[in-house]
Amino acid sequence: MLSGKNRAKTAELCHALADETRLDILDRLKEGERCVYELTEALQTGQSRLSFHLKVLKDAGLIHDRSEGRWIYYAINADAVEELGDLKASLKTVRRTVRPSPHC
Amino acid sequence: MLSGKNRAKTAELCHALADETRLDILDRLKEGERCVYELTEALQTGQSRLSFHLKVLKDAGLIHDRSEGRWIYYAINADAVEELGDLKASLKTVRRTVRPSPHC
DNA sequence: ATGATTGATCAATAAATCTTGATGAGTTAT
DNA sequence: ATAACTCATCAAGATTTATTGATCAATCAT
Repeated sequence: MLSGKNRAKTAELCHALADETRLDILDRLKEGERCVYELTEALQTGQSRLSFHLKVLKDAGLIHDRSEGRWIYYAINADAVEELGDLKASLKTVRRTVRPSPHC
Repeated sequence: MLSGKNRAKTAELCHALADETRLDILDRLKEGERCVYELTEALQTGQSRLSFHLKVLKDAGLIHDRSEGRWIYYAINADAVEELGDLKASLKTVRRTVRPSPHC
């Protein structure tokens, strides 16, 4: 999870989560899908600013959207959330080390 | 986890994980504690660059250090890794919504 | 004591990210 | 057809982060 080509993907996922506005958005989306307009009301912020952050979350795979008429509804992607579990698991994996103690 | 004063802490944690170099460092530390010199060798990069990233990881609480003679050994903080689990759990918590479907 | 080694920190620059306001495309109402 | 509304995208500027090289303190070896 941490190594190879997955490392870039992991970094992108974490980067998307590394912003208070985006965590705020996710917090709202936990209650169900929301359109951008609702989010601007809830977060009391500008539309283009929200669009920017929604794109970051979407690119990272954390959310997906569904358009209906003139609205676009965003919702959390459960699969991406699972990846956080993988990351945690990966960080907890303590390998048997060939060399028990370092020798600097 | 996502809300209130914890949100800043969560963002800091994720920001620390949002960089390939830092994920690389953690990957090495999974094998056990390492001093900065060993890491410069392993990652083939400059000392000040590593010190910078180690500080980011340490400030986020992901690693801790222990100095011994002229060496400083860094190691992963298991507790911080657990917080990733909390974040995942928090994102998975789907609240019972008062309003079943949004009305934009 | 002198010199070499480890590693933090600082200053300067480079690069990435975020914010804001403007514009435009698509949708709905009149 | 015109006007209002939702939302993405773009450009410009501001703010953060990251990189590099230099310096300094502490430790160890001779």
